[in-house]
Amino acid sequence: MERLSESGAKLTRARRAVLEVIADSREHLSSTEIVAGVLQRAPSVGRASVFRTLDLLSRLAIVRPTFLSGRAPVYVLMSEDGHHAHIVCPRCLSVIEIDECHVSHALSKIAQEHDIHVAGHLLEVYGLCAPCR
Amino acid sequence: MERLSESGAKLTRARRAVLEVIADSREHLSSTEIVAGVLQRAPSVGRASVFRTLDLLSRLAIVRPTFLSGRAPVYVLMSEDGHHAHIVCPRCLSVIEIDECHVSHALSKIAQEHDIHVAGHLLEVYGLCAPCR
DNA sequence: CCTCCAAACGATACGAGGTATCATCACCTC
DNA sequence: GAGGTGATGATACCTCGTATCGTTTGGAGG
Repeated sequence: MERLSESGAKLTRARRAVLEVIADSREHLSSTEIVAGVLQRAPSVGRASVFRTLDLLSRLAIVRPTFLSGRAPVYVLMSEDGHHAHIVCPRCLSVIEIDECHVSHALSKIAQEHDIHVAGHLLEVYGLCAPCR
Repeated sequence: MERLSESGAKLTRARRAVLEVIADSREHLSSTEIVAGVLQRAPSVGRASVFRTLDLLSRLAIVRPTFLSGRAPVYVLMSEDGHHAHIVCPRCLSVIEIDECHVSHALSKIAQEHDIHVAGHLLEVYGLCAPCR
């Protein structure tokens, strides 16, 4: 929310609703689910604004679309510092969130080698989970 | 190609064509571009087969769809051992491929903590590239 | 090399997800 | 509080991806 206004974007009812829906559910939501959630919370908000907001949030690295299962992408909420990590099991397609992903050292090396100011990252790990083995 | 047949899948003309198009261009291709490329290389291959193949390759972790720019996802060719990493500049949306991503230590930690057999990973780093600063 | 059949195919119609348009509205600065 | 501009809501549209279904074909077993 702060990140949004800091970027110079207006803090409108539609954007507030989208952010609330995403933040409230600590799950990965598809755009369809987000549209439904927003409709429930603020019925007057239009479809298009939800997509526009998702696009804005993606560009601000507050959220990141990724393919986990199904046809449509799913939006992952990045942490305060723009980072996120999870494990995807290719068999059951379940997702395990990772809090501590241990890549900061690797990131600083990459930043140095490629002359980049790292603003965030997404780490996806693929591997069979225990139940699927 | 070997990875495909090893999985038990048949090595058909359609699949060969899709793999060749992806491997030939060392770029990230959208599905539309892949359809076009396949059409050029093997005009008799149908649209649906391209999508079916992309789906198969994704499930085998030979390829991974990700959102880099534009509306449609883009397919990233994973390395032999199922890994891939790149840097995305949020301003100019350019992508820098990373060969050595230094995360193997982090991955083994994650594998241990979450009881997973890691089969691959995707690391996306977000940050302004030198020209954009 | 031939046969067989499940797996994959090509064509096409369909549907969901996302976007362009445009007149109207409401944040936010002053 | 008023003004201007960025954002909105409604809707029509279009693109990407999928389901369907009869036909073909890769490749294992003889």
